[in-house]
Amino acid sequence: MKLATWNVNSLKVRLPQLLDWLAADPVDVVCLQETKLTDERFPRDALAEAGYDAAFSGQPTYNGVAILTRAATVGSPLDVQIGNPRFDDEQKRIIAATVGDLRVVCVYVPNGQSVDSDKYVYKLAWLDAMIAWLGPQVSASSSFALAGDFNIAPEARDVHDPEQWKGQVLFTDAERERFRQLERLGLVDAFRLFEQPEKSYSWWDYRQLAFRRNRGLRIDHVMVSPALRSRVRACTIDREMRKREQPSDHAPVIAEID
DNA sequence: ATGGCCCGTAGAACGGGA
Repeated sequence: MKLATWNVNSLKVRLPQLLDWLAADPVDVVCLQETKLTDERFPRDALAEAGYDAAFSGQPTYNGVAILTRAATVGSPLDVQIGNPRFDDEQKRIIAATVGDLRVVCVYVPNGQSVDSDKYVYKLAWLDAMIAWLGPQVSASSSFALAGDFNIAPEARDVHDPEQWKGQVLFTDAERERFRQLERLGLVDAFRLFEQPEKSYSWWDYRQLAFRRNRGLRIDHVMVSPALRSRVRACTIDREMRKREQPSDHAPVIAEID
């Protein structure tokens, strides 16, 4: 089976691309971020027609997350949980579901804007609460995946210009330390289980021809528990999606799991 | 040195993204 995460930057705009992408090479579990849709406007029918069930949690204008499952292969998302019970948050950034024997947590981590912003303080507190909430789940769960837009580039090689980004939001020591804490829970970055091309990124700014110049960041991740790690056969970034007309600024990350 | 794009909500610019 395949599990993917993709920040679509508006599901309304990206729905045709999503359907086209799923029709061409079906992914069994899809974690979406920045749907930017209220639940009433979620395109549940169009996805059902394409063979996907969905669990979703949205709001107007900002944020919004969803987990899609290919009904014929993995069934429906079960035991759906919205948000982190340990963190009161109006922003819709977390949805979790059980798919087959796999527990999947889909996250849209706050961006943080800049280190001197209140949003950065919120980001770090949000991450601390997420780590505290996930800890017991990782140890108790046999196959567990944390997938989403982490808004953290974990290492220098995940940044096109580490000098330029040094101390900048998405690449500060404090954010990267939160990523290390997730690793200490036992989660591993599935992408780094395999040999990868140099300068592999998952996000490129819309401006300055950043994609063409490959000036990007790798901030979208699939992290897996020890039990799941042994079942992961590959992890790739689908750069082709970023080449399309009217692309999201993020490319999907896809893990292949036995 | 600055901002350069895209999206949603508006119904003009602006907040937010990263």
